[in-house]
Amino acid sequence: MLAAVLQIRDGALNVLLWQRAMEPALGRWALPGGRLGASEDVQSSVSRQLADKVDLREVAHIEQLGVFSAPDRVPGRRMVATAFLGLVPCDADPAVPSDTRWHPVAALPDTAFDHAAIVRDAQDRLRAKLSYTNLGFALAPAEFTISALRDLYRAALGHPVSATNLQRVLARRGVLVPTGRTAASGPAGGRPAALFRFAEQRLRVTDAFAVLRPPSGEPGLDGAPGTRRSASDLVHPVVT
Amino acid sequence: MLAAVLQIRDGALNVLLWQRAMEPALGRWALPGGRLGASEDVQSSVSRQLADKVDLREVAHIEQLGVFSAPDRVPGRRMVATAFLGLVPCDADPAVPSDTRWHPVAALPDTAFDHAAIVRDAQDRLRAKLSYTNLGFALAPAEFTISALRDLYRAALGHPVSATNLQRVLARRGVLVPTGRTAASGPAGGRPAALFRFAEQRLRVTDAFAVLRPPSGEPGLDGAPGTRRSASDLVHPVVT
DNA sequence: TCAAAAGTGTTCTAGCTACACCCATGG
DNA sequence: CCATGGGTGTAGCTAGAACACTTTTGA
Repeated sequence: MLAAVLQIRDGALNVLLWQRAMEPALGRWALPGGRLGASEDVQSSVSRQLADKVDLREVAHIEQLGVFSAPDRVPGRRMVATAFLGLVPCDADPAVPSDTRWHPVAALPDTAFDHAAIVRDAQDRLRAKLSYTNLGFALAPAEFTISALRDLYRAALGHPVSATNLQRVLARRGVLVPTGRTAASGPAGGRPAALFRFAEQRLRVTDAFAVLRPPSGEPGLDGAPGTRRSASDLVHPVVT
Repeated sequence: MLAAVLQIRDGALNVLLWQRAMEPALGRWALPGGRLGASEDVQSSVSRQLADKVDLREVAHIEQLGVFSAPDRVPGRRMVATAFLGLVPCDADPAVPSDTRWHPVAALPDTAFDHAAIVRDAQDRLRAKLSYTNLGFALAPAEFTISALRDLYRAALGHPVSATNLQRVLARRGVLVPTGRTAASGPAGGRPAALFRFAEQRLRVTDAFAVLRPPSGEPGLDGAPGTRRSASDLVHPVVT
């Protein structure tokens, strides 16, 4: 049970790591996690661990990444880990313990075991889902300007994003709603920016898949709701 | 460790189920699976189980679906299962043991535990990936006509598929290659169909994501290979 | 010559990107 | 009045759906 908790800080994507105080891998940085309790499922467990161990309660979204199970991934004893992606809004500043710290994913320190691969998977998942879901809600504050949002997307995606087009794409999909209010101008002047919020705070697949879709207005053979991209999509046949 | 192995049979998507001979859920139909060995990862383990227990070796693709861990999912004792999707080409006719049988996923019998939900997840995953990857290779025989392929897609997707457009979409993406040969005409005549094969027999994401993509020809900020949809994409926050 | 099945050519459209241009504010 | 940042209008592009039409076979 491991969590790659991501947050945008200072314009870059960061991950929360904890410095190991025990062998194996003493002193190296590792993802927070713990063991599954008897009366909880993996998702509740990981949320609980984050609250208990690193005092992190502002996780806006959490989802499974997959099971990492190479027999030798942890030297010494067999450890099978279920990895999660967690996202924290950029305006949250949780007081984490002294042995944990945020690290830019672009410049990870010396990490324990296969945790660097897990972080890479988490980043890939985030990038993919930002494109076809409303997942931005989990990175953004409750209210924000389009350019602030653009900066978050840029940091998460790793490439320039046009505020103009971001606005329109998200608006067309019904993901963003205007609050009617505006932010104050900056010190150098400039038109005050309108404030927006996300319409929902739960993951929704917003971009129905254009490819091989059922004939327009068709019910489908089995009454299924058409071939929209489901909220489940994954798995890297890679690391295991 | 459970596998939802899917195959198209008689124009419908089927799943391999095994009838339980023990309590709990005696007599109900369940997904094949078993326990993880000490020196294998989950993926090798599930492949091994399929070969050992149901003599199934023709699995063309296998991938993780996720971890199912509701504390009460199996009455009696705590069971956490890692579920997999497996695909068998439609021309394989593996000799499965007498207590296992293929069942249409559209009309599942009385299934044990949460296995019906796992089958639903497997079907969703298959439908999604057929659209944006070359995953068809795992359902199709080595060589096939476009209309045979169309029938496979229709069965898997659950809605009508146009052979014309299927051809063009897959050809443009470089997924299909013509073999140069043709199939014989049917008894009622008709033009003989050209035979094709899949260019690759490994999963590849073919449909680079159109949305929020980096500005054309841009390298990206961190040297990452652009925001293509990664081969990892999933997880239903639903069942766990 | 006709029916059946395969394959091609062409039009239409959704959903983006790109970019020029207009708006509101502070100094 | 001008620099600065926000917002809109619009053209163009790409990938795929829809559908009419042509091709190749067997009877």
